[in-house]
Formats: sequence, structure tokens, C-alpha cells
Amino acid sequence: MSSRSATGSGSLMWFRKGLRIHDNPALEYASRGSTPVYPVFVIDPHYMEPDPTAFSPGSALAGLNRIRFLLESLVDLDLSLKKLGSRLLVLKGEPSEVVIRCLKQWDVKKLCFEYDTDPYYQALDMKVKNYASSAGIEVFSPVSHTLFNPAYIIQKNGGKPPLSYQSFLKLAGQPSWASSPLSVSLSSLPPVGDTGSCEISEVPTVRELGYEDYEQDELTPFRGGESEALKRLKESISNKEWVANFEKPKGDPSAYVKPATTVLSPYLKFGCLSSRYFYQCLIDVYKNVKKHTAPPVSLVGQLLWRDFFYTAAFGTPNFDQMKGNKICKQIPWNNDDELLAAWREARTGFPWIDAIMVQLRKWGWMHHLARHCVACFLTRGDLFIHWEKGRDVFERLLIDSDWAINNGNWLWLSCSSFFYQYHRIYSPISFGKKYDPNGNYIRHFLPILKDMPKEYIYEPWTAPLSIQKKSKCIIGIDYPKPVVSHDSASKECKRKLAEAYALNQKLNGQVSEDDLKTLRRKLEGDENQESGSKRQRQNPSDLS
DNA sequence: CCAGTGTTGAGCTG
DNA sequence: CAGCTCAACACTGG
Repeated sequence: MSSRSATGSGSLMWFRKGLRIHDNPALEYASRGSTPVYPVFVIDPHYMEPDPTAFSPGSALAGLNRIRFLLESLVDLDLSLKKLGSRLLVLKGEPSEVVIRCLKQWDVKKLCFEYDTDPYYQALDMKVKNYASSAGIEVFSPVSHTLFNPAYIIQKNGGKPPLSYQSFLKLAGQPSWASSPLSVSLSSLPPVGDTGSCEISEVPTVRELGYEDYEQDELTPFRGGESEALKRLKESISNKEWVANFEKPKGDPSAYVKPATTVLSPYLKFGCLSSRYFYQCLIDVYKNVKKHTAPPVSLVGQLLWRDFFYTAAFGTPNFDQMKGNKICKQIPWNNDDELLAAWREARTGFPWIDAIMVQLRKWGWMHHLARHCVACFLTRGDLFIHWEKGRDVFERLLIDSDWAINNGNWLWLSCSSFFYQYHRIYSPISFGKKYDPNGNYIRHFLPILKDMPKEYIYEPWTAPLSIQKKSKCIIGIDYPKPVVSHDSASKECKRKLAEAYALNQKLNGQVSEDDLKTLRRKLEGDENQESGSKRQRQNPSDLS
């Protein structure tokens, strides 16, 4: 039935991530010696079409900011393909069904797509590969999203992913392509062939997908696409001093006019920018300066972190959950939908935390340390809510949300894996203050507090009523009172984590659901003896 | 068993 | 603003 495909002469280039022309081995292979070449992107309605029941504008899986970023990336890709004599063929439906239908109908002997380690693509690609091999179609699926092949690192380490950065560095060494030129430009592409009865469309607009118009200030200032990525890369590396001296923890999380980092993460996520090309550009800069920073804090160090998390995620079953995840501490997190909603909707009453959550919603991006602050606050620092809940919110709202990196960082921040110093808690009051004593960041993202004097802006509930009136912001009416007292909540969290760690150690990590239930009851019992945190929450003793 | 280490804590001192 | 103390975790390598 499908034998017609096997006799074809063309190739199908399936874009998913890797939305770029430069350093794209799958595209290069597809175009080599094949005519025609069908460049395809499949719009999965589940990912793209509006879900009115979601907590923010967007689909069931993605917030509108990321959907828009993706569409912009596709428009840019289509434009670049057109310049090379081709175009992007946009199809709609369940991706494996659509691709298999195309393979059946078109003149294809090669199917090319970038290898993807995410579980979603592992399952999807299996279906498509199975069909292709049964139909005699060659499949070319190179690793080009990361610097290294995660499977190779895991194999080198005896079947397990390295779980510390230093051991990862040792195993990884220098990338094999470090000093060989990458293919960064194509002069032309073979024409697109007859698409038969398959329904092809242009890249849709958000409006065509069914989204209303949104206020401009509700949307991310970052535009998607390879062109934008390369422009941003060029700007970032043009300042050689800055590149050479880059040290991650030293950036200012409250900088928003000019962010303290490159903001290339969304472009790396969608593959608008090749991490390998970025790496080579950085090495080039290093060669031309006397002295430069090194991993883990340098810019190259950041790319290696990305590979570190990709490798850990690929080699760890159930990486995105606590249960059944061997590297994840089993912790009796609280279930509190009210507190979760307060965090998600930027009404915890801590301006530093809430401003960050507003930036997340509006921009789909915040500084790395800002992410740390809100993640710590939600989980081990204050609210003791499950990291999976926070992960879901980030996964939806971030324009750079990346399965491996997002889950890895939530494991890290909640002290569930990789990092265990749970007594180091970010203060929702003083951490931001040391970077931005005037509270400009808060004033920008929480304009209700714009007239609050700087003495009170990080703790507005301590402002005398006269000051609150003068600032046109009454705490408890115009802006919420804090949902917890940080001092007592963080102490409670530390106590709970100490107990949970002890249990994990005692049971050698084999903590059952019943064990957790028992511990939860014990912790609640202790709490009630100490006069009860529920009452404390409504009327914290140290908040006037 | 022990010392050293770990991308990014807070608060204080000089 | 660097450096120290505080309190203190897991993991690594010898």
C-alpha cells in the first residue's frame, strides 16, 4: 500500500524544535541529493488552540506568549526557506498521523528530523519511525539540539546519568565538533514537490487560531525566530568584556530594562539558535581576550548546565514527578489550592514575589535568580507546596520552558534532588532589596505599590496607615496582606524537610505513600501542638 | 571514617 | 563589597 513512497526521490524535513537554517544537520541531509524537499511543520491543536478552562490565555498546554513566540519563529523560518527557494508547509492534526499521511502520499525516500530526548517526542517519533521503516523510507534523526549526545554520556557513565555538574564535565570533555566548522549557511534548497490532497496552510496568526486581541503590555517583549536569535546573539557577544567576565550568580535579577543575562534561552528552547553555534561563538570570544570566566558560572558553563539537565532528564525514569523518581527525595508536600492560587496569581502579599510572578505572566521570562526566589517560596521556603504544581505553572507560562531544564530546576530548588542545603532559604523580603533598594522592579510590575516609600516597599504591611493612605495603597484592600509570616513559615519548612530527609535516609529512599501519609500526620500533629499554623496564617503574630 | 566540596542564603563585620 | 560566621545538607573520593 505504501510501497510507492519507497520508490520516491524526495525527502521530508520535519521541523519540531530546531526552527532554524543554520547548523541544522537534518535539513542539510534532507536537501542533499534529494528533489523535491518537503519542509513540514505540524500544528497540534492540543498545543495551539484555545482552552478556555486554562488559568491563563492559551491552549491546554501552552500560554499565549509561548504560542505567539512559536508562530513568530515559524513565520521567520518560512521567510528564510522562501529565500532559499522553498517554503514551510504547515499542516494540522495529531503530528504522527499527519506525518505518516504525508509519507504515504508524497514522493519521499528520506524522512529527516532532529533527534529529541523529551518523552513526548520519544513516544511520537517511535510511531513515525516504525511506519517509515516498514515502508522502506530512510530515517535520519541527528542529535543537534544539545552540545553532546545525552545517550552517549549516560553510556560512558555506566548506564546512569551523572548527577553532579563536575562529574558531568569530566565525562563530557570537549565536544567532538568543537574545532570543526558547523554548517551555518545554505545557498539554496530543492523545490517543494506536489502536495497532493494534503491540506497545506500558511503559518496562522494568533487570531486565526481563535485568540482575541490582547493588550500589548500583556505580551512578551521578546520576538520569536532565528533572525531575532542571531541578532540577539550578535549583540550579546559584541561586548567581549561582558562575555569574558560573565558570572551567573552575580547578575541583577531586578534588572528589566536591560536584563542581566542574554535572554537567549527561548531561542535555544525552540532551536532558533543552535547551542553548538552559540558555543563556538563564545570560544571565539575567549580566544581573543586575556582572561575569561569558566564553568559553572561562565556563559559556556550555562550551555553545559543545559546539557547537564538534558542528560539527567533523559537517563532518569519519571524525571518529571516525585513518585517513582529514584533521584527525587520523597517529601510530604502540602496540598493547599488557595495558597497555590495566591502564588500563581501574584497575591502572596510579598511584593518581591508577586512582582516576579507578574513578570512571568506578562513577559514569559524572568531572571534566573528571580525564578529561584519564587520557586523556593512556593516549595521549601514558605508555602511547602509540591514542586510539581509550580513546575506546571512555569511550564505553561515561560516562553523558554523546556521539559528537562524546567523539571531539573524545580527538583533543584525544592531540594528534592541535586541540591540539598534546605536551610539556605531566599528571603522574600531582603533578597530583592540588596539589588534594588528603591524597589523599581516592584513599582514597574506592581504599579499599585508605585507610590509606596522605599522603606516599606518590600514589606508594605509594616507601613503606618497614614503612609498607606498617602501611597494610595491600603494593605488588605488594595494589595493583600502576606499569606504567611516568612520567619515562622520558613522555620516550619526547615523542620519538615529535616524530618522528611531523615525518613528518606532511614528507608534508603524507598519511601511508600503510606510512609509519607504517616509523616504528614506526624508533622501536622506537631504543628497543632505549637498552636497551629492555620491560625497563624490568618493572623500572623509578627504582622501588625 | 573523614575531609572537602557544592553555580547563586542571611546577616554581620571591617 | 569581600569575607566571615552561622547551621548544616548530601555526596564524593580517599
